[in-house]
Amino acid sequence: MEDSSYNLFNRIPKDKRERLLHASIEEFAEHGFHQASINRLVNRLGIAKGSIFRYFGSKERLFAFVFDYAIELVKARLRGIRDITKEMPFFQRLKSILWVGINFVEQHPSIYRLYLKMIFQENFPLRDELLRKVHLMSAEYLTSLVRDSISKGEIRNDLDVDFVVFFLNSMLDRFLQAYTVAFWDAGTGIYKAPQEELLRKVDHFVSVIEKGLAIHE
Amino acid sequence: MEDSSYNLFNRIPKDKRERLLHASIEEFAEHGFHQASINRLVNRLGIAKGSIFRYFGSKERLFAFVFDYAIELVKARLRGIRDITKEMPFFQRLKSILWVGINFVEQHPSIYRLYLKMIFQENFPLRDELLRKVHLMSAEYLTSLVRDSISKGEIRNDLDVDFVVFFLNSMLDRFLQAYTVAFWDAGTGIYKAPQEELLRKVDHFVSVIEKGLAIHE
Amino acid sequence: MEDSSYNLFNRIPKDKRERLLHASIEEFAEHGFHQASINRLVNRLGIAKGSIFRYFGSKERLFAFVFDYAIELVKARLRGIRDITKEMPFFQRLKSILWVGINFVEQHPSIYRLYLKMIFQENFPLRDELLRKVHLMSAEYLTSLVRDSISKGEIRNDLDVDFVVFFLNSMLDRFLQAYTVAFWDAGTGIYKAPQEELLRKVDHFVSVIEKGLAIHE
Amino acid sequence: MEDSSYNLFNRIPKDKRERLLHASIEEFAEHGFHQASINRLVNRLGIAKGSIFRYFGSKERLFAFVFDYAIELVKARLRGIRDITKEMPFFQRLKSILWVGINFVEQHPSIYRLYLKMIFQENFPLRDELLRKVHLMSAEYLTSLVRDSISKGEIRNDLDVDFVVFFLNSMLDRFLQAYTVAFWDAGTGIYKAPQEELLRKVDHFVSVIEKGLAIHE
DNA sequence: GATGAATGAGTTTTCATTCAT
DNA sequence: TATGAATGAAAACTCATTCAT
Repeated sequence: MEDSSYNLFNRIPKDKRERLLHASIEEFAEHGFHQASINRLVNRLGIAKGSIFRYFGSKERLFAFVFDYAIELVKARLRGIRDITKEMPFFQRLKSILWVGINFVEQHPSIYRLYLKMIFQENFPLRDELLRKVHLMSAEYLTSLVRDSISKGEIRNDLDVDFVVFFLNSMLDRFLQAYTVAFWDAGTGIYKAPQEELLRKVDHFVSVIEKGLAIHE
Repeated sequence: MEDSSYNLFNRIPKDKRERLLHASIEEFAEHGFHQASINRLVNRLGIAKGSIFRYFGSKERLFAFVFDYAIELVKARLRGIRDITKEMPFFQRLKSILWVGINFVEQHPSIYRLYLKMIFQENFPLRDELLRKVHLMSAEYLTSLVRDSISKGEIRNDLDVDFVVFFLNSMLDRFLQAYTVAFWDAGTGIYKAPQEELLRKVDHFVSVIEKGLAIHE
Repeated sequence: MEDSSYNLFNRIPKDKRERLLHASIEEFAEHGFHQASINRLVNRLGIAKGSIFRYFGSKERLFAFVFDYAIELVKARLRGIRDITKEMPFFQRLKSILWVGINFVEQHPSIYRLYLKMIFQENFPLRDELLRKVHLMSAEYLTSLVRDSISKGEIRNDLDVDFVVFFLNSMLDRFLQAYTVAFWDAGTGIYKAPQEELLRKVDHFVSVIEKGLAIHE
Repeated sequence: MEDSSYNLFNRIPKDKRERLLHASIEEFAEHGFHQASINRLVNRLGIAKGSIFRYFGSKERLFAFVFDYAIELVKARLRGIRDITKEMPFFQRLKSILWVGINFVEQHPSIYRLYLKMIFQENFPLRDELLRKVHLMSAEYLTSLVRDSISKGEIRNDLDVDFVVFFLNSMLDRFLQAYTVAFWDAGTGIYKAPQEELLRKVDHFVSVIEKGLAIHE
């Protein structure tokens, strides 16, 4: 079943495929799973409703597919920055990764909103499974980085790897959340961080982490 | 209109009122606004569907009422801890408040889930208005604390009050989010922080804030 | 059952009774039977919903009662004009009655609207019964007039009484309908007859009837 | 929007379309706008509730569509008789039109009941707009007839066209109302005019109008 | 392989009527 | 006797899913 639909969808013209994927991400990011409407989606796209169900079988499986696609985008970006920054000192590397994260969120805001929706919207079918995928990806990525760094002697070796990964992961996640959600001005509303301020925040943020984790002579 | 429904609901027996409020909080916390079902709610409660609409007039007004009630609970708790900790040094006071926050979330998990839903669930009727209320409450509360502390000479006076409030607010909010959401074990799922570890985390967390904000000799 | 509710309602203070009757007429005239709302009615009046049902037992019986009351009002007025015009020639008498009809509609517009609703709104419970009452009243009234007139030798005696009554009834009814409904200006909307024009129309109208019915030398 | 639903509905099989239209006319004629029930309608028809809303979007739009359809039927019939009677003297022509009207009401009684409901049922959404359409149609139709007749020298030229149109319109309308509503036998109920009596009434009716409007040598 | 009309269980909301106080 | 809170059937409307073409 899963195979056949994969095949089906993958056989349609590339541009149609991509339009469908991005429109779906938009729809789910804007409305969450339940409130997203297949009607609205196909109207936007100008394709037949039946086609969606031929490709994916159900709304749920469309969502899973779309989510996997989004994860793939993130992974590719992270792999890219990992390879480019291979030779940097760890905490500078971390800073680069944070920048890339911010950058990605700016380029694909709906993907990040989709992720946040997932986290806080309980009771939709594949929630646990999809979250597990995200966590796994994130853990694998950070674990490889941290192992690398410990072997180079940059990180205190009295901390176990899982803890450091957990700590970094929380910090990065929180920072992005703060960046997208919590920039508010007391009482009056939403607050948009200007570029230079953001730069300062990233520096400060990473320096705090460095103080906590790095080996000090 | 709002008054009359307020009165109507407030006149029914206290235990029924509370059952209704808590079941409503549960329903909204679990499903968000749109996906929450009045059918399900009244079935759970064993009361007539019409009653809900007699009390509140609409799903939207029920939601607003429930949300205001939740804010009142939080406010009362915060007022309590503020008065009790009046004489403490500021950063110890902050620690107490954080403990109270964690405590509250543990006692009323659905209220916190409701708040997170609100933040990340776009496109529902009263979102902006309700968020503004939360922000206002939080800002007023922290501002009074910070003013107090500055006048006692505990906080660097080269920072303006609004910035400090914003910073603290973000930190506290993120900490609670991390506490409720991000305690995960790589790969396997959700992870519940044991009490002593949590204690350590709170201490560490506040000490970092202290390093950043306090006056050093 | 019917007796007991009559008694109940008739025992309450007169002014309350009349306020209730008039508000009910208004409500039914404006919305028809089904669309009329007991909720709205009691809100207007500031009395308890239960009272309505204690007095009348059901919406249907309230409607019947209200309608009977309206008929009583009409009857009283018609009796009055009949007695006053006893000595007039028949067609002048007719003219007076028409004027009284117009006058009544102007004073109690909602009663006439109630009557029109009744006629054209099928499928409500007591329609046939209530219409029969109206027709009976109207027939009795006109029959006595026509008999009187025939015996005075004013009306052609080659016509049977029932036909003359039917003819007069239709004409009067239609004239009032035309007066309330059909005064429209081709294409643009509703048209309000000025007093003097109306006077002319009444004269003309009755003269046509006279030409048709009266004995010509 | 209106177009798309129009198209949608017009694309379904003709017999289904007509069953749906006639059942809808019945439903609205019997119950008026508010009291008409889509549930009852689809049960009668044996089609899905959702289909109605796919075709028309809302009860209101269904009503408007049905009403427009009814007007179209009337218009076609009136156009037909106008062309056929082109050469007749005006008052004979009028008589033909009246006959056609009576005929139409007999063939489509629910359409006429629908029209009467519209006139006397206040407070429903499209009332004014739809009534305007009817008035406009009727005025245009009669105006062209009257102009034609004046130019042939059949009607007194001391009356302005709008007045004659108004007069004729009222008369025809009232006659049909009398035909459908007022044929009642004192006390016993509804009364169906036998064909020959009706014939006499039409003749008489038109002769009265003729006396009033025609040029007498 | 693609389409989109048809479906019906689901939603929120209204309101005449009942009945304990 | 008067009250008004509680009820639940019925309303209009939505939308994921199916299936004949």
